[in-house]
Amino acid sequence: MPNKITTLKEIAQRLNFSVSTVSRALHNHPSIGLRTTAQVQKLAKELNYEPNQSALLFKQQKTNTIGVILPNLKEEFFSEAINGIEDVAKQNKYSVLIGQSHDDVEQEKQIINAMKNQRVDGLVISISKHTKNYEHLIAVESYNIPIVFFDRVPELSNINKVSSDISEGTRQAVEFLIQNGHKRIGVINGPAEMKSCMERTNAYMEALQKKRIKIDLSLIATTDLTQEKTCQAMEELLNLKHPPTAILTINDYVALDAIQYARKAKLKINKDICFVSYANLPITNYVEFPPLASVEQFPYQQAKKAAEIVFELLKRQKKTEGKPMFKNIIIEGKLVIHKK
Amino acid sequence: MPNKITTLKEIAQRLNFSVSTVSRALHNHPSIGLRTTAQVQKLAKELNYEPNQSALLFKQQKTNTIGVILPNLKEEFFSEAINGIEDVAKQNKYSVLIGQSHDDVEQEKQIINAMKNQRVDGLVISISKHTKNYEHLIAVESYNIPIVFFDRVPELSNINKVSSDISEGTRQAVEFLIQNGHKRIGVINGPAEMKSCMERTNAYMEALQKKRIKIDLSLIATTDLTQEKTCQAMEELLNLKHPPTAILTINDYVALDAIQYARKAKLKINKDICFVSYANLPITNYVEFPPLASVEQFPYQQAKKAAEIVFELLKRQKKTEGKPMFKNIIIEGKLVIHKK
DNA sequence: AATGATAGCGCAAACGTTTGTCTTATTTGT
DNA sequence: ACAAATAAGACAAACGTTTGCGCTATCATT
Repeated sequence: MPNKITTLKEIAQRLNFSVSTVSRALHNHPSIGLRTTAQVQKLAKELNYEPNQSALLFKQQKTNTIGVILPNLKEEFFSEAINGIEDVAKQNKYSVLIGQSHDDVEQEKQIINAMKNQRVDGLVISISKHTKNYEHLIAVESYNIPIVFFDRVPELSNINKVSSDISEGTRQAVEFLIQNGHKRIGVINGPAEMKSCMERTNAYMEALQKKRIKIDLSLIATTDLTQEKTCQAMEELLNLKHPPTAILTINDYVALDAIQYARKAKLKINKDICFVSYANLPITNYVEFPPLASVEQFPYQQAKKAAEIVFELLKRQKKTEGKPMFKNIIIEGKLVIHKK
Repeated sequence: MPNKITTLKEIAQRLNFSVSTVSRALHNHPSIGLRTTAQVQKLAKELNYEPNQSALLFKQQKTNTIGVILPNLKEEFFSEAINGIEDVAKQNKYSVLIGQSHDDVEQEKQIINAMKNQRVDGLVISISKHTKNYEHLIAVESYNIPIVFFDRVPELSNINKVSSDISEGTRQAVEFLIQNGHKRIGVINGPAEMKSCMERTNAYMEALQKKRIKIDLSLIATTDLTQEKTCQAMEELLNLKHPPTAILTINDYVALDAIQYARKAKLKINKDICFVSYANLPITNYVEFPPLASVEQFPYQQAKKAAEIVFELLKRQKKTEGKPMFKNIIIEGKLVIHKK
C-alpha cells in the first residue's frame, strides 16, 4: 500500500486543468471560478493533498526553520527554554532545529556551519561556556541569517541579545531575609569572572546598605560549583565568630550541597539557618529541605523573547528596512518564595 | 556587507562554463578536464560555495532529516535519548527534528502531520501516555516514511520497536534486597495498563517465589505518579500489620516522594526502610537520601538503537528489497547499586 | 454591430541542482 | 588523408510550486 504522495500535477491531470489553476484554486484566488475552485478543493481533500514543503521552501528560498544552539538539553534551564522557542515558532508556523554544543567550541562551530548550510532562516543561541571568539557567529549574520543570543551572551554591543539581570532579584532576596529578622546574611558566590556573580555581590551590598546593615566581607565565600568547594565555603562561613543565619547560594545545586553540609553540622534548616538560591529548579520540589526561596531567571521567557526578536528581524529584512536593530533585553530575576 | 550566497550559476558565469560542467567538476566527474576541475574547485573555495540544501533536498525528494517525537524534553530520560539519536544521525549526515507531544494525543497528531509534510525521511517516536489509537502513526508509514518506536511503544507486532524489559532488572532488585536481609518487600507501582508495570509485578512475584518467600498482595500499592497518590500508597503500606522493610518504586520521582513521606513518619532511611527505584536519574545524586539502587533503562542505548533501525530501513527502501522488516528489540534493564 | 471590459483559465519562467544525451573538437588508427 | 574513437564540455529536462502575463470567450455598453 505505498500511498503515492499527491502533487498539483496529479490533481490537474485528473481534472483537466492546468497546474497553475489548481494552485490558485487551492489558494482561493479570485480569478478562478467558483465551480472550478470547489472541484479542485474537493479532489485535493480526497487525495489528501499536502503541499510539498521542500518544493515550497526551495522556491521561496527560505526554510521556515529556526535553529537553536545551546550547551545542553539536559539542564532543565535549557529544555525549558526550548519550550519558549517552540511556542513562538509554532505561532509563526516555523520548525525548530536543535543543536547541542555540549559546551565545546568546536562542536558549536560545526553546528553553526551545518545550520547555515541547511539555510535556517534565523538562529537563537546560548553560547558555550568557553566561547571567547565570536567570529563564527558573526559570519552567519553576513548571510542574512538573523541571530539572537540568550542567557549566555557575548559581550558585544552590536548584536541582539536577551539575558537576565539578577540584581533586582538579589535585592529582593536580601530584603526578604532582613524582613524575616536576619541580620547576618552570607553569600556563596561563583567565580568573580562571571558577570552574574558580580551582579550578585553588588546587589547584595547595596541592599544591605540601604537597610543600614554593615557589610562584612568575611560573609562572602565562593565556590567553583563542585560539592567539595561548596562544603569548604560552608565551613568558612560556619566557623566565623558570628556565623550567618541565612545564606544566598549561587544556584540550587550548590544550595542542596550547602544544606546537606549544614544538616551534618547539626543545624536546623529554616530555624538555625536559612537558604535562598537562584534558578529555582524543579529538583527542589523533591528534597526535604529546599531553600526558602529562589531568584527565578525565567528561561522560558528569555528564550521566548529571543525567538520573538528573531521573527521581528525576519519581518524587517523582508521589508528591507535600512537601519539595523540591536536589542539588548534584560529580564529581571525575581524572588520566588517557596510555598511550604 | 550582505554576503551573497554562491550558486553554481554564479561560478559558471564567472568562468564561462555551463552549470553542469561546474557541478560535475565539483564532484570530480571523469569527463571534465583536469584544468577545468581545478579552476572550478579553486573558485568555489574562494567564494565559499556550499550546495543549497533545499535545492538538493527538493531534487532528491528527501530531506536528510529524521523526526523525533517524544512526550517531554524535560524528563532526563528523553533528553538523554535525544543524544543517542543525534549521534546516529550525525554519523549518517542527517539532521534531527524534535517535537514534544507533552503527552497530548492531539499535539502528537499535529506534530506527526507536520513532520509528514516536512517530508522527514524517517521517524523515531516514543508515544504519549494516552495514545491508544495508532492510526495516525501507521498512516505515516504508508507514505514510505519508516517509523520506529522506542520506550513507550504500541502493542502491535507489525512494527519496529525498541523497548526495555524491566523484568530482569526487577528480579535483580528483589534478589539484591533479599540478600540484604529483607523479607517483606513492597512495591509502589504505576497504573496496571502500562506494560512495564505488569512486567514489574510479574517479575517481582517470580523473584519472590524463586526465593521461597510468600507473596503478600497487600504489599503492592499503586500510584498515578502524583505526589498525592504516592503518599497515599505509602500510607497504605506503612499501616500494614507487617509493613515492608524495603520498597520498589516505579521511578525516581516517586521514590523521592515516598522517601520524604517515610522520613516524616520518623523512619530512618536505609535502616528502617530501604528504597530501590527505576530510571536512575541524576537528580538522585543531589538528594540526601537517594534510593539504595535503581533499575537503569538505558535511554541513550534504546534511542540509538531505534535510530539505527530507521537508517537500516532507509537503506532497504532504496534497494527496494521486498520483504518488510519488523524488529522488536528489547533492552534489558539492569540494577545499578548506588555508591554511598 | 463594433468596441471595451471582464471573468476564467493556461503558459512559462523561476528557484539550484543533478544527470542523460548531444555536440564539437581533438586524437588515434590505418 | 580519412574514418573512427575519444575527450571535454554544453544543452535540457526534471523535481513541485508560485506568479506575472497573455489568451480567449462571454457579456455589457454604445
